[in-house]
Amino acid sequence: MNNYSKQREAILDVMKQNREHPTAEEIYTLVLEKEPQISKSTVYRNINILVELGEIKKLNMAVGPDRYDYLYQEHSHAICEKCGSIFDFYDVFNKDKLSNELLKQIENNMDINSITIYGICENCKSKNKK
Amino acid sequence: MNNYSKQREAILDVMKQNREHPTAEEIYTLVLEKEPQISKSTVYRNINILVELGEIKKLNMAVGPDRYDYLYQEHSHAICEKCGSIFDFYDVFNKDKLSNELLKQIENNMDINSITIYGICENCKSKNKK
DNA sequence: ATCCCTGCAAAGAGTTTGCAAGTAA
DNA sequence: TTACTTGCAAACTCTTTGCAGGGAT
Repeated sequence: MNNYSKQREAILDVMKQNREHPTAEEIYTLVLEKEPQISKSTVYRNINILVELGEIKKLNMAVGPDRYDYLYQEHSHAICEKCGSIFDFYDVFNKDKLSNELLKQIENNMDINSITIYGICENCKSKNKK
Repeated sequence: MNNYSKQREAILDVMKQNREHPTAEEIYTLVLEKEPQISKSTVYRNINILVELGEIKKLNMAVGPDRYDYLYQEHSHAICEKCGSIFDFYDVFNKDKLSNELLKQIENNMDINSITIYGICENCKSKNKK
């Protein structure tokens, strides 16, 4: 896994320019502008390769299809479990401390890739009150 | 949504007795012992209802099917993005502080339901080194 | 030359839904 | 007697895979 392909490069370009956490489907639509002949399976395949290589990150959604993120800057996500909205936020967790806690509590080490907050956003909260 | 049914009760019973974060499929198999005629769609439907009611929690997995948890005690999860292993851990996050940070950073409030750490577990780490 | 890549079409996993009949309040 | 629930089967969404040909190293 690692020969150059213009399709993969186009996908990575899209990810670098997009900070809206697109789905595979959305990435496909965007890449079509540059590579009109690309197939959806190529998009899925390359997304997986880019995730594997650590170039992009997969967000573990509570609802709907997977979403992806290019990490231009280290950050975390808060995700609404009702509507799937994603909010970026920065510098809140002390990962070293967390690593130590984990090591202590689960008697096991773990490389922390990300920390995600799940909850209900303002918008969905007010909808429910009706 | 809220009439009694023995099927739903049986599912909740299974969840109360099981701390292995079962999938819908696993819950189905377990419930079959008590309710041999139950159908898989009833299991899926009731899992969703119990999540909606807040009786059980859905874990947002990085790989494989959704998993579910009965919260006998407040805790968080660390999930391996490679193999899907789940580790429970306790009392690490200060949710009030996090809520404040979120309110500040995303100019929006959010009810925090859970905080999940994603990473690579010891076991998968050593496999990759081969 | 060899291995990785592509597009296409088909298949797969996991989950939801329409329906007619049964049960709870 | 209305509204919720069930089992069944079919449908649906999202994603992966087999294949034959093309491109990269």
